[in-house]
Amino acid sequence: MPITAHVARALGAALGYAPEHLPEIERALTEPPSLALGDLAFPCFQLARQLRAAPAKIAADLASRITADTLIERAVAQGPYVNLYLDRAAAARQVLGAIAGDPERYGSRNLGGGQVIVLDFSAPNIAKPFHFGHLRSTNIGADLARIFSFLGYRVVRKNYIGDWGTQFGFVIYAWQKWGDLHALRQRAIEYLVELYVRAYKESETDPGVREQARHLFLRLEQGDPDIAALWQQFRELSLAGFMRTYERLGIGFDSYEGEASVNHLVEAVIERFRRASVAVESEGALVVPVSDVLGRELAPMMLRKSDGASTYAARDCAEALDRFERYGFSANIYVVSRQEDHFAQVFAALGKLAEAEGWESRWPQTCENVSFGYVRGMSTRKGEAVWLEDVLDEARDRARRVREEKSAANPRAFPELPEEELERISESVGQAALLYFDVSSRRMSDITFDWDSVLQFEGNTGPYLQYCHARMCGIFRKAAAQGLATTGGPAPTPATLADEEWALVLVLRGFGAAVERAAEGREPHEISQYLHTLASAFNAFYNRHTVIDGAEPLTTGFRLELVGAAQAVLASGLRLLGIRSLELM
RNA sequence: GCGCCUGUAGCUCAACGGAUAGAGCACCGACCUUCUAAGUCGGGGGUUGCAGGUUCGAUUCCUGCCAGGCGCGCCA
Repeated sequence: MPITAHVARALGAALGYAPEHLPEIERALTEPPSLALGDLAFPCFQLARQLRAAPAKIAADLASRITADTLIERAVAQGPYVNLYLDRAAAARQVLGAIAGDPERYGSRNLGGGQVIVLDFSAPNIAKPFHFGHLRSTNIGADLARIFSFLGYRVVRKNYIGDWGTQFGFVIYAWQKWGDLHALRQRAIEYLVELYVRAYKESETDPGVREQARHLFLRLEQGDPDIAALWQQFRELSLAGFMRTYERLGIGFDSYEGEASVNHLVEAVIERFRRASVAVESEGALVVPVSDVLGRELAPMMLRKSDGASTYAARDCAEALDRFERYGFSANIYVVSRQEDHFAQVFAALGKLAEAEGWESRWPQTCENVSFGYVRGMSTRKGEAVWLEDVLDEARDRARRVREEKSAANPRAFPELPEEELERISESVGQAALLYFDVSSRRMSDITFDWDSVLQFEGNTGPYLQYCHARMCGIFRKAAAQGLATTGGPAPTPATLADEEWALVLVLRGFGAAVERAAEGREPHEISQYLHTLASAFNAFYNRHTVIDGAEPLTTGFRLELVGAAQAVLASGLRLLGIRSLELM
C-alpha cells in the first residue's frame, strides 16, 4: 500500500471514518515545511467546522489516538496540524522497492487507457526560418507527447506545416523578380527567407506588392501548374531543412501533412457549413457568427474572403474534421502561442456545425489550445530572428570550451576521451541547456532571448541535471572497480537513515505526482522543477556522505541502492524532457 | 472600445486555498589529498502592482482599478 494511503487509513481509523472517506483524507495530506516538523501533515481546519471545535484541539486529540505501526513512527500535534513522522527505513524500503521493481516505468500510470490524444505542435512555416521562437511549441509539444505516452495515452504527433497562404504569394513574387537558382540550391531555407523578407519590405512602401502577392497565391490555390511546381520545390527544400533540426533535437512526428494537404477538403467543408445554415454571407465574405457559443465576445469566423480565397480558419476546420474521423481522438491539443481567439472561433464553429447537422460532438470540450508566452526579439519580418541551428551550434561550442577549462584545472577528474565522444557530450550538454531553458519557467511566461541566460550551464539548468547524473554514474564506476554491486538493486536497509538520505527518498516518492501534474496542467515545467529538486537533494547527499570508501558495508549497499534509484528517476525525468542522460561529462 | 494573458527579492522565475512566500543568477564568506567544484554550505536582500470581497486561512478564487504583452472578419 502506498505511504499516503497507509497514513490515511490510520487517520481514518483514529477518526472512526468509513473506508469511502479515506481518499478525502489522503488528498488533504500535505508536506510540512521542514523535515524537523515531520514527513506528512494533516490539517484539521475542515474537521474543525464539522466538529465545531478548535483545530488545535482536534489535532491534539487525533495525534494522541494514532498509534505507531510498521510505517508510522509517531504523530505529533503542532498547532492545527497533525504531523506524522514515518519510520524512515520502512518507508525507504517501500519507495526504493517500487523503483527497483521497474525502474523505467516508475512514476508512470495507465491513466489514458489507450485513448488517443492528437497533439499538434511545432508547425513551422515554409520559407520562414526555424528560429529560437519555434523551439517553444516544438519542445513543449514533444515533452507533452512523451508525458502523455508515459501515462498510457496513445499520442498522435502532428506537425501541421504552414505550407499555404499569402506568404507564398510574397515568396513567389520575389522569386519571379529576383530569383537565383544557384542561391536557392546553396542555401535553401535561408535564401527563401531572404526573398520573403525582401518582398515584405517592398510591400511596406508599395501596396501594389501585397496585391500581387495575394493574386499569386490565388493562382496557386486555383491550381496554376507553374506556380504549383515552384511551391512544391520550395516546400521540399524547407522540409528537408526542418528535418535536420528535428533530428538534432531527437524529435519525430507521425504526420507532416500541412495546410496544403487539406486543401481538397476545404470546399466541401465550407459547403457543409453553408448547407447547415451555420455560415452566412457578410460584406461579400462567408462567415460563421460564433459570439453566442462560448460566452465570449468573439468576432465572426471567416471561411471565405470576398476575393473567393479560403482562409486559415476554414482550413483548420477542415483539418480538424478530418483529424476527428481519422483518429477518433479523446483530446485534440494545439500547442500554438497566442491564438486564443482563433482557436476559440474554430472550436465554437465546429460545435455549431455538429449541432446543426445533428451529430454527437463536444468540440469545444475536447479541443484545446495550449498557449505559451511570447519570445521577444524574434520577428522574421524585421530580420532579427536567431536561427535555432546557430543557437545549438553555439551551445555545443561553449559546452566544449567549458569542459576543456575544467579538465585543465582538474585533469584527474576528467578522463581522456576520444574526439567523437567529446563531440557527442558537447552536443548533448548544449542541447540540454537549450531544452531545459525553454521549460524552466511556466509556459505562459514570456521569454526574452539572451545568449548568456540560454547558454548558462550552472545553477538551475539542464547541464546541472546531466552533471548530477554523471556523478551518480561515477559512483557506480568506482563500485565496479572495487567489485561491488553495480546496479543499485535491492539491498538491506539500515535501521536509521541520515537526513540527506531520507530527504532524497521523499523526493523520489513524489515523481509520479509531478508527472501527473505536468500532464494535467499541460505544463512540462512541472518536470523540470521536480528534477531540479531531485538533483539538489542528491547533491546535498553526495556532498555530505561517501557511498563507497569510509562507509560500513551495510551502509554502502543501501546507498548504492539509493543512488541507483535516484539515477533511474533522474534519467526517466530527463527522457520526458528529451534531454540525454550522460555517464561522463 | 472588446477579448485573452501576465504583474512575487536588483535580474530570471517557483509556491494542490494552508505552517516562517522559496530557488537560480548577481554580490559577500566558507568548503576539493576523497565517488567529477558544471557542485555544496552559510549571509544579506519582500507592503506578492493597488483597493475591496469570499474563507478559519488568499501569492493562489471573485470584482474593480493601475501597468505591461498579444490579438481583434478579408496575414497565417
